[in-house]
Amino acid sequence: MPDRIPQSPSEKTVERLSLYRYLLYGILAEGERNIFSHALAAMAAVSSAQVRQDMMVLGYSGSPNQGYEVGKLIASITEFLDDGHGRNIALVGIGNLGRAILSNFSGQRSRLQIVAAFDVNWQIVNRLIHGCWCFPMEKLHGVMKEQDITLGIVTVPPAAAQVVADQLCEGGVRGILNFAPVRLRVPEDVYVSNLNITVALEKVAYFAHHGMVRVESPSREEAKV
Amino acid sequence: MPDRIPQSPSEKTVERLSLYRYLLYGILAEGERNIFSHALAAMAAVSSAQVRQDMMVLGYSGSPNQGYEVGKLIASITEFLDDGHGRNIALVGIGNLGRAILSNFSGQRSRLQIVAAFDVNWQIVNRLIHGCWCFPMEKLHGVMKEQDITLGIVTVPPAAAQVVADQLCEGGVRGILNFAPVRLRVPEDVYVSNLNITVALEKVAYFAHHGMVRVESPSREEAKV
DNA sequence: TTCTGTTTGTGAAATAACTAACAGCGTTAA
DNA sequence: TTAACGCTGTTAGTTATTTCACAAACAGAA
Ligand SMILES: NC(=O)c1ccc[n+]([C@@H]2O[C@H](COP(=O)([O-])OP(=O)(O)OC[C@H]3O[C@@H](n4cnc5c(N)ncnc54)[C@H](O)[C@@H]3O)[C@@H](O)[C@H]2O)c1
Ligand SMILES: NC(=O)c1ccc[n+]([C@@H]2O[C@H](COP(=O)([O-])OP(=O)(O)OC[C@H]3O[C@@H](n4cnc5c(N)ncnc54)[C@H](O)[C@@H]3O)[C@@H](O)[C@H]2O)c1
Repeated sequence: MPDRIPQSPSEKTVERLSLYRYLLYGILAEGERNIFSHALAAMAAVSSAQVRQDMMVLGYSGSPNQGYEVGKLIASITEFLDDGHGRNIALVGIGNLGRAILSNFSGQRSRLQIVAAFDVNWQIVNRLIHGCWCFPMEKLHGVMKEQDITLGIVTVPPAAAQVVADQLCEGGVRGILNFAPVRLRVPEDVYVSNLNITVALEKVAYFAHHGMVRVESPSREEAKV
Repeated sequence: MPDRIPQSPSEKTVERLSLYRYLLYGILAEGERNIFSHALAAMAAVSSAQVRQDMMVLGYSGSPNQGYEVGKLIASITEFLDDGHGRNIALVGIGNLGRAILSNFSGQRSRLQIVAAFDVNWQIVNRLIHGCWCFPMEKLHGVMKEQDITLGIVTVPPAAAQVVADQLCEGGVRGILNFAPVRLRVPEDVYVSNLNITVALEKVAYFAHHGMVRVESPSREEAKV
């Protein structure tokens, strides 16, 4: 029996699904009940074929005539992305960037919530910042266990990033979002994603001034939006 | 005559070159004069073949015996990425994230420099933040001309992002780094790159808890580092 | 000198990601 | 009732990106 291969989705697919969900909440807020692949595609700046292809990993099917039911689609993406589970996050490094991130993810009622922040600087800790309690690093392990923290965000200077990553891993973290321009060495089963703002800026600078091989055909369907 | 096709490099290649350069500065600071592709590869978390392939877009060749000369390589990447030009940047939206970015790129002596920041909030503007002067939005066009600003960073709330992008484009910007979770509509010749922190975090959450098709072979060369 | 080790540069092979194309199917309009 | 339409699911095809593999190059040892 040729069993269905599990076919775990690519990183890009997961990124797009996350984006679709965000966009769909906007649609829903505007009172729309249904949406077609090409409309969602236009908002996400991808092709409609891409949207439909991405949907294949979800169990949910749209109707050829009504398109996708926005509410159902959000539910499907949510079930796919986080199984209905919420995840608790620790942020380490309450500097400029750390604080900015706290301001966005701390108060949120979302599935992904920063429940504790940590820093070595004693002048910063033991108080609430953007609604998130800040602990000294000594408390990291204990708080992670107490709060069932499984994800970490690293916003410390590059020199401290590896040490912090080690501590997070020891605390049982399963994934890390790293803003320090350093390649973190972690156990095999810990997932790391790096977000390098400097690199992003240099990329913009390059293509802004050297031009790009532009998408030759605006591909009718995107153009008409 | 089979002329050399221009073959503009992919976005990924540019990103990696930027990263290589960053890493190479670190190498240089440690006093190393030369480096092999596999060592650089390990630091950048890519394969050595990838490194060598990326180097092909530069004019510079390493020596089979000594590897790459760090100083020369930095110079080559710099010439390739920015032609020796510095670029002046405007940041719009001096909120939590905007301030964090100012703290990193404002004081810097780098080729990429944030020379002015803008906001609609009158309580914020007309003062120095992290060494960068903050102007009211009304001054945007004038300051952009005066300071020869060609790049913009957008850190305003999603609802304001398109308006801000329009203003930047009218001011003559060539590229935009956008942190708002919105697809910006800009003229054909303006390059836009989006950095969506929420999406990045959700990707980490997904792969942390659902696992990934791990790179099956650590490919000897990476493993031995 | 000659042999040995290793590394680079590079085209070819292999993967991965995206796009095109179309069968199938409700819905609507006669 | 039937035909026409527009959209989805899906597979096949295309393009982009990465890895492989190996000739050529060079330093050092003998
Ligand atoms: N702010 C940006 O725009 C930006 C851009 C690119 C990269 N980054 C990177 O993001 C990271 C944070 O940037 P930032 O601007 O917030 O820096 P920052 O200096 O403002 O903050 C760093 C914080 O980390 C804390 N810290 C230092 N060592 C620590 C340790 N061992 N354990 C716990 N906490 C520790 C410090 O006390 C400080 O509060 C850096 O790695 C930086 O390179 C930031
Ligand atoms: N901080 C984060 O971690 C984070 C994460 C994900 C996304 N983002 C996005 O980044 C952007 C900025 O986030 P933030 O946390 O800094 O928000 P913020 O509310 O702290 O700052 C927004 C700033 O933009 C200014 N502003 C509003 N409208 C403007 C206009 N028309 N022209 C000029 N300035 C204007 C406001 O006065 C304010 O100073 C938002 O789009 C947010 O969705 C931030």
